[in-house]
Amino acid sequence: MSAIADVARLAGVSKATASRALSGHGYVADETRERVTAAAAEIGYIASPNAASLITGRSKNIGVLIPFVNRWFFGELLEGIESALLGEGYDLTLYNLTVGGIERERIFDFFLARKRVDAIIAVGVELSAKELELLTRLGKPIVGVGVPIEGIPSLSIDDMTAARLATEHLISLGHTRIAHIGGGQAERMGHSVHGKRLAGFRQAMDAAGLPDGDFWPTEMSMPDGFSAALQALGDPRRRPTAVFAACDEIAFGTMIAAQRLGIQVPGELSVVGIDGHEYAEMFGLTTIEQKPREQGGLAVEIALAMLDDAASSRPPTETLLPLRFMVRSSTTSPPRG
Amino acid sequence: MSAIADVARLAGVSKATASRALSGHGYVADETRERVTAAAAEIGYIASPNAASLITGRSKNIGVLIPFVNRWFFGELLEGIESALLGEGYDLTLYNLTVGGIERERIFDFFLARKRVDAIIAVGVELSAKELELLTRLGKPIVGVGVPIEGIPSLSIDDMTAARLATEHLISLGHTRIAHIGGGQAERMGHSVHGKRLAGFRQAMDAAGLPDGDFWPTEMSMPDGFSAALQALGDPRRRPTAVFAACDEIAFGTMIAAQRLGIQVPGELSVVGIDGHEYAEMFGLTTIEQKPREQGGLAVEIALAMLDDAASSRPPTETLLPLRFMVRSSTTSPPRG
DNA sequence: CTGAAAGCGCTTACAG
DNA sequence: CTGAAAGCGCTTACAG
Repeated sequence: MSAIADVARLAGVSKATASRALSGHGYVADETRERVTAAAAEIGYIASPNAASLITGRSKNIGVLIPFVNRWFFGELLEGIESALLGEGYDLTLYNLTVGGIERERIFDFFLARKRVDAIIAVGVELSAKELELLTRLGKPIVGVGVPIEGIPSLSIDDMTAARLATEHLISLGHTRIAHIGGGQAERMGHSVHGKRLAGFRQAMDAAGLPDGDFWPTEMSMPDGFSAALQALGDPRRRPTAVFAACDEIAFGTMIAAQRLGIQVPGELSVVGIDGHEYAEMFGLTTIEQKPREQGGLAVEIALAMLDDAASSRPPTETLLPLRFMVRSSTTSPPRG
Repeated sequence: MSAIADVARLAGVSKATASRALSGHGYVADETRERVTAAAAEIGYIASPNAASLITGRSKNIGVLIPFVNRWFFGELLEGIESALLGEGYDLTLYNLTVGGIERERIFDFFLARKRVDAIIAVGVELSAKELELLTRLGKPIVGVGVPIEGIPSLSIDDMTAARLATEHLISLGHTRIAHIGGGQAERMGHSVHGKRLAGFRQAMDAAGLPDGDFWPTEMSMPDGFSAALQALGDPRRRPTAVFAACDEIAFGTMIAAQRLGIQVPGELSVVGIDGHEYAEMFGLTTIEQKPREQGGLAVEIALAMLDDAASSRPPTETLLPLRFMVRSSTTSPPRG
C-alpha cells in the first residue's frame, strides 16, 4: 500500500486529492487541504520523488560536475551550491570530473544518461566538443560556473580584467620586473582561466611599456606554487621584485618559498593573487576577491529558473561576477637600487 | 513507450526477458542475452534507476553526511568515497551537515526520509541521540568514518594512540614544555576526535612524569591554529619548546605564527601534527599520517557489503585504521638553556 | 472541487 | 528458458 494511500485514507479523501493537496497543483478546497496536510504530518508522510519523477519527469535532483573538491575555490562553490539546493528541496548528486579520470567518460555515457538529474551545474570544467554535445543532448538546463562554456549560461569573474588589475597594482607601485606564476596546461590556454589570467598579465605589461615578465607555469595549488616560486626566485640576479600569482594558493606557496629563500615580503618581493582565499588574511595577501560561495547560490538560482520556464527567457550566456580589490601587506614599492 | 520496450522489440523478446538479460537476474539463454545486450547498446539504453527503485527498493545511490567539504581531511575522504561509488555504479548524494546549520534538521526529517539513498556514510559527524535514532530508524546501512558512532560500523584512526605517539616523539627528543593546540568544543569532548587527541596528549605527559602542558583550544583550521599559536607562543617567558597540534592544519598555522614571531622552527620550537596533509611536505612537518582517501574507499566497500547481505555478517563495530609516522624537519631537540 | 482510472518505466512472481 | 500480468508509489488528464 502506497504511503500516500495511507494519508488519503486518514484524511478521508482519494489519493488524487491527497496528491493535489500536498503538491499544490490543481484545485483543492482549503478545508480539504488542511485535513490532508494534517494527516500527512501525523504519519510523517514524505512523498517519494522517485515515484513522482516517473510521471512528472522531475526528480528534484541536480548534478554537479566538478574537477576538485579539495581546493578552496571549488570547495566553497560546492558548499554554496549544496546549501542553496537544500534550501529549495533539491538533492545534489556529486560527480568529480577529473581531468584524466578513468570514470570521466562513464559520467557522461552512463551516470548522466540515467535521467536522474533535472539540471546540471558544471563547475570549472573544460569540456571536449564531444562531452558538450552529450551534455546538451540530454536536453536539460546546464549552467557553467568558473569557466565559461560555449553557448551555455555561465557565471565567472572576468579573468582577464582581474589579472590586469592585479598586475597594474604592482606596476603602479613602481615594479618593472614582475613575474607571473600561473596555470600551466598550455594546450588549452586559449579560453581557460589560466590562459586569460596570463593574457591579462601580458596586456597590463604591454600597456605600461614593460617587457614581458617571466611566466612560470604550474598547477593551481600551494605546493606547486611553492615549487615554481623556488625556481622563479632562486637566481638572485634575475629575481623579479614582484610576483603576480594566478590564484591565492600559488601566492601562498610563493610567500613560503620567499621565506625559505630569506627574501622579505613585501620588502624585497611583492606578491599579489586572485581569489580571496580564507587564508589570505593570515598571510596578509593583497588579492582580488571573488565570492565562490555566492556564485554557487547564483548558479542554483539560474538552473532552477531555467527549469521553471524551460523555453522562455534564457539567461544571458555569460554573466560576469563582481571583483573586489583587497590590499593587504604583501605588496609595496620595489626595493631601491 | 518505455525505453526497455524498445530494446525488447528490437531484440524480439518481451520486456521481462529484456529486463532479466540486462540485469543478470533470472535465467536467460545466452544467445538471447547477447541479442538483448546488442539491442540495448544499439539504441544506447540505460535503465532508469528511479523506475527500478520503485520495485527493487534500491536506488543505486548513497547519501554522504559531511560537516565540511573544504577541509583537507574531509575533501580527501569525499573524493575517495565518490570515486569508489562511481566505480560501483552508484551515485553520491551530498549532504553538508554543518554544526549549527539551519538545514541540519531538514536533512534528517525530509531529505533522508525521501527514501532515495540505499545507505548512508556519515563522515566526521557527531550525531545527537535523536539524530542517531532517526538515522537507524531508516533501516538502512550506515557507516561512520572519522569519528566512531555508537553502535554503528565505523572507521577511524586510533586518535588517542596517534596523539600519544606524537607527544612521545616530542618527549623522546627531550622536550618537557609541550603545549597542545587542538580542537575546542569542550561540551562534547568526551568521545570526539578533539577529546581523544587531548586525552592521548595528557596520557603521554603523565606517563613521562611531566606536568600537564598548556592546552589551547581552537578550530581545526589553519587560520584558527595561527591565532591560537600567536597566543600560545606570544609570551617568551612561558613559551613551550614544542607544540603538538591536533591536526596538520593547526600545525601549519602554528609554524606561520612562529615565523611571524621570529621563532625558529625547529631550532626554537618543534611542531608535530596529525594527518599527513598534502602541504606537510612543503612545510617539512613531522606528522602522523592517515589516508583519508583510502578510508573513503573502505567505507564504500563496507556500506555496499552491508547492502548485499543485509542480515548476515555485520562488520565489526569499530575498525581502526593504520597510522604512519612521518618524521620531517619540524621537530628536533629543544634549545639548550 | 473531487474521485476512478490510467500510466510513468521498470521488475518480479507466476505460468507455461 | 520465456511471456503476460501485476504492481512499485506516485500524478494527471478526464469526468462529474
